[in-house]
Amino acid sequence: MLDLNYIRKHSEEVKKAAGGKHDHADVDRLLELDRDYRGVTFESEQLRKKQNEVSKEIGRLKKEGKDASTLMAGMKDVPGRMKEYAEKLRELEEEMGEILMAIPNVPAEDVPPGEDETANEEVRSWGEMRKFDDTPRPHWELGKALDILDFERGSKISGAGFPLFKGLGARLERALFNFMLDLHTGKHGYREVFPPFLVNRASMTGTGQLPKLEDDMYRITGNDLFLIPTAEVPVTNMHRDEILSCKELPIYYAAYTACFRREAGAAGKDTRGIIRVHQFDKVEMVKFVRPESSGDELESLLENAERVLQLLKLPYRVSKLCVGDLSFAAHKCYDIE
RNA sequence: GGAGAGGUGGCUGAGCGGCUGAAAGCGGUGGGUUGCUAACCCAUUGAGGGGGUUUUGCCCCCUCCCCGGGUUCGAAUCCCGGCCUCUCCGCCA
Repeated sequence: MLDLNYIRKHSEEVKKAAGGKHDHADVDRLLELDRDYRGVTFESEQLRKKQNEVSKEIGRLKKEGKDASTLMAGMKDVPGRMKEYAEKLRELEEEMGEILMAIPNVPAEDVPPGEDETANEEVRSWGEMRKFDDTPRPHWELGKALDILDFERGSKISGAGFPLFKGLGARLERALFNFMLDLHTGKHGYREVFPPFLVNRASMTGTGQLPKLEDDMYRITGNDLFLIPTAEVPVTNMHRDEILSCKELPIYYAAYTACFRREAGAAGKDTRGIIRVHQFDKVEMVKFVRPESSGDELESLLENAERVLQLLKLPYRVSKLCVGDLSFAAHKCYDIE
C-alpha cells in the first residue's frame, strides 16, 4: 500500500500507474476524502480542546470545594458529539482504506511499457539449451519411471497438485533447498530464517496478498490463519510496524519454506507435473535496504539468484517484466526462466 | 482446554479517576572536571497528526500508557471484549 502522503505529493504519477486497470483506484476521490478527513479532524479537535479545558476547570473547582454542577451540565452533550465526529471519521477512513488498497505501486522508470508478457524485455541469457537427438520425455514420465515422483499417491493423500517425492526425488528436493540456502548464507551474506508457514490476516495484508488474492489462499477457518503462498509473507512481515534504523540496513534474509497456493481457476494451463502445484518448496530472498540503494540491491539479488542456476549448469534467460505484467505491489520485477 | 500473573517511553520500572505525556534509574546527546580509561557533576532527551507563521526556525492544538468498545464533565487508572507474554495443570497423531 502506498503512503497517503506520497500520493498527495505525486498524485499525477500515481494516477497514471493506476490508470484503467484498477477500477477502484480512484485517486481523485481519495484526495477529496482526504481533504474532508482533515476538515472533520480539525473540527473535532476544537471540540476536544474545549472539553479538556472545561474538565480541567471542573477538577479545579471541585478541589476547592466549590460547585461545578453548571459547568458539568453544560458538558453533557459533548461525549455524544465527539462520538458523531468519530463515526464520521471512521466512515471516511474506511472508504479511503478501500481506495488505498486498490492503488498499485508506481512502476520504476525503466520498466518497459506494454500490456502482457509479450512486451517483457529480455535482459540477458546464460548457457546453451541442451540439444537432444530424440524427443525428450517429460519430467512426470521420467519421475514415474524412476519411482521418485508419485502423483497418484500424492493425489490419494491430499488431492491433485500435491506431489509426493520419494527416494532420490525426495533427496534431490532436500538437496536443492539446502544448496540454495548454503550458497546465499555462506557466499552472498544472507541470514537464514525459518519462519512460520501459517500467518495471520495482518501479515497477508502487509505484503499485499489480501484483500485481492483471498480466493487463491488456503485459509484455516476458526483461527483466521492462512497458509503462506511464499516465504515473502512471513519474512517481510518480520519487520512490519517496526522502524528500522538506517544503521541496521541493509538486512538480507534467506528462507526455505513450503509454499501453498490454491491456483484457483488455473486448471488446464501448464498443470501437468510439478510446474504448477498446490504445494511446493522455495528458497526466498528478502532485503531491507535504504531507498536510494534499492535499485542496486535488486540487481545484486538477481545476480545471487542467477548464481544458483549457473552452479547447477542450467541455462536461463532473464527478462524484465513490462508494466502490464508487473504484480500489484511491485515497483520493478525480473523473471528468470 | 483449565487456573493464576502480567502487558506503561530505546530499556528496567512506579503510578491505579482530575496536580501524569507520565516518578526514579539505565541508555542517548551536549557541556564540565580529570595524565589516559573508568568514575563523577550539570543540562538535555518519546512518537504521530492537524493548524499557524515574519518559513528550516518557531508558535498553537489534538492524539498515543497492547488493541477495540463502555462508564464519566474528565480514564494509563474503573467495567466489558479481544490479542500477546510468563507460570502451573490437563491434552498431545
